[in-house]
Amino acid sequence: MDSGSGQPVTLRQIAREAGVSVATVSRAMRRPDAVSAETRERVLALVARHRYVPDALAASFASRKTGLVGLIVPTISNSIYAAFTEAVQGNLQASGRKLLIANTNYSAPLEAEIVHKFVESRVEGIIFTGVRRDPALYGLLRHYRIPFVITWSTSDDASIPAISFDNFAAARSATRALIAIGHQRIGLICGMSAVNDRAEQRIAGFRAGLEEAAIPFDRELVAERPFEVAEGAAAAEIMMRMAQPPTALFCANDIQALGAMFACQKLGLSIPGDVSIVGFDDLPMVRIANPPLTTVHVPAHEMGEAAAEALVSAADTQTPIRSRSLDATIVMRGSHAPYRGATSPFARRHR
Amino acid sequence: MDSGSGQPVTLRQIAREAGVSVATVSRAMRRPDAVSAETRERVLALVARHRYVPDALAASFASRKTGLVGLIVPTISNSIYAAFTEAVQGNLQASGRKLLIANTNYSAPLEAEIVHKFVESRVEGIIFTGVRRDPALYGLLRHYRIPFVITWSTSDDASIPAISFDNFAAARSATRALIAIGHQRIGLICGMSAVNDRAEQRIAGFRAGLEEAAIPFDRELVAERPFEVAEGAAAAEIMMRMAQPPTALFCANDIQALGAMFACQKLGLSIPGDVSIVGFDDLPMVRIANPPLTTVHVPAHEMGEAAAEALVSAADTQTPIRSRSLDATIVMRGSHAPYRGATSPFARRHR
DNA sequence: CTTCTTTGTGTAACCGGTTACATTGGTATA
DNA sequence: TATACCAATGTAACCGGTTACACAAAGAAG
Repeated sequence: MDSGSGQPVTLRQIAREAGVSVATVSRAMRRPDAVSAETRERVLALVARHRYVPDALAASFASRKTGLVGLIVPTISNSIYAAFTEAVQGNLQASGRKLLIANTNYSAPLEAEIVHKFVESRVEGIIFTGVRRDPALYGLLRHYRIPFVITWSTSDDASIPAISFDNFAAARSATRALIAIGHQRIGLICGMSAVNDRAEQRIAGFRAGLEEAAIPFDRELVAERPFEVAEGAAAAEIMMRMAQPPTALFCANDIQALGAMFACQKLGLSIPGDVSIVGFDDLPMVRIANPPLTTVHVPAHEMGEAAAEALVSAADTQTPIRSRSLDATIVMRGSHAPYRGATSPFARRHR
Repeated sequence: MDSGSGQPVTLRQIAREAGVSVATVSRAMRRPDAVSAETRERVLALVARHRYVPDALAASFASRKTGLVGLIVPTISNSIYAAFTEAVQGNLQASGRKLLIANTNYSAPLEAEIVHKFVESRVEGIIFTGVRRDPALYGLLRHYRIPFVITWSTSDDASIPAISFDNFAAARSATRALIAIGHQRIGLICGMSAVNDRAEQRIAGFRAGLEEAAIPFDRELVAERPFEVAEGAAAAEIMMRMAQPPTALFCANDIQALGAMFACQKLGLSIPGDVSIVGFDDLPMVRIANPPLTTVHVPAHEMGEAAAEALVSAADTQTPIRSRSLDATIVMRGSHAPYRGATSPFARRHR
């Protein structure tokens, strides 16, 4: 096994050795039936012998096509984004595109920097998470005619296409479900609305649900925290130790919901006997938990596929992307139950 | 806001408008103090006015430097790889490199294809997961003088540098810990050794631990399964329903360990009272679980940083990478306890 | 007042493919 | 037999930056 010969071989060298032109070598590799069988064999044999691997950079440069698509997610550590990312990746790979993935960690300046880098890389499309950002970024993309699509958040601006589900409606319907079975005092644990428009929309949906039922909104029962199991657990513990603890917890993501479940169980509260918990995302894990979590199913996979598809077809056909709304519906499992007492669960248990 | 002017501006156009040469524009952007303040301002003003974003492709092509590093992981859906990936990403970003991420889904042919694509893209380094693969791939990389480093698995071949921890030793020490507190009948739940050399090494470590204690290896107590919570749960349920169930479960990854915990609790078994469970990875989540999981802490973050750093310095200095071994030690939490009876836990409970 | 540096800028080759267009020879059609 | 067409291949411009080198002007040193 050689440990690195001089410089990598180039197209021209292969062409010279094969006694053909560079165009023929290029064709032999990219459109094999555009050359005669004889020539093709001779060229490909040389390609194999030299382990020639064409320089994709040069090819992209020459053809002015990068085949690159950029994806911006807050983090891949939350496995709901990991699943989404894999769906995008899979779809793009199938159409011969390459995916550039970047994480913002919920930082707007970092996101702006990433968009800039993507433009430098001449990506042929960008998939965003969430809709709220400096309009100048959208302007830059339009200037460079780079199609983009928003995910995880709807958009009321027709010039900003979104392939998503309705966070507001989904959160409201989860809240309604809790209210429908008698809960009046409901805690909300979610991400931080300041840096996360999905969290903002879900909070709004939650408030709307309360309002419909004329339940006053209590700021004490809302915990905005980073997406960590430990944060969900801490928030739940604080709420459940209140003098007037909630009888149900709506967690606007499953990671925190899991934390909340663990915390409640640690406090000796039974779920859903003492406290109902409803999550959001429907991670594979939560259906196995004890009890299986009632949660809002989010079409992460479908959304990723659809977004990739929309971008590819926009790049191919030069037509604008049409917004599309997907379903996010609550799936009833074992972590919710009708409200069953006048006293608070914590007080009841420690009476 | 304009919605896309004609073609993007080029360096030459900026140069013409500013009345300077292309070299000066290039310098004004890349090494600002190589030009006079006056010229710089004039050029940068034009850059801003035109929203000129240099073509990174052309730049890479011209300078023969891509600044690209490739990372190959089985999947990012397992959050231990997500954390690892983020560490790599962060470190690379800091050194001005860009990261190409690809998932193999534990498929060797797919991995070969990815490596080929990375070579086409002229990445300046590749980070692999695991060591076992077709040697021709390593040959190809050496041929193209692309440095690479193995992670998540040690290497006994000096020409294949590894920055990792010892899976075998870690699994053996976890097994020893269980044996030391009296367990003789220990189940193993892990990934599939056929496609995963880490799983293979962990199984070997487990067997070595048993052997030391002269405990016969029972094939029935080993479940090789995909990395899913549900799979861990199913495997645990099968084992715990045996006529002679194990008194302890060693799960070679935390995802399956969580599944196993859920399954055992569903069966009414208490952890660690009726069955001890030890995991592997130390996901953030498991320290919050009930009980907090005793598990092998894996230096995912440190490994990612170190691998990225090693690759960058190898690319910069043209020196080979030195293998490095990191620590993976068991962290004792609440899911293990001394063996406390002659009868099997399941039988005991249902007596 | 030379000569040597330093600073700022310009010129043009170059990176390695792709592809529009030209060319050639052979076969089918009128 | 003349014309049209097609298949196979070659020629060379081109993509948009980077950078080695050349060069001029100004300042420093002798």
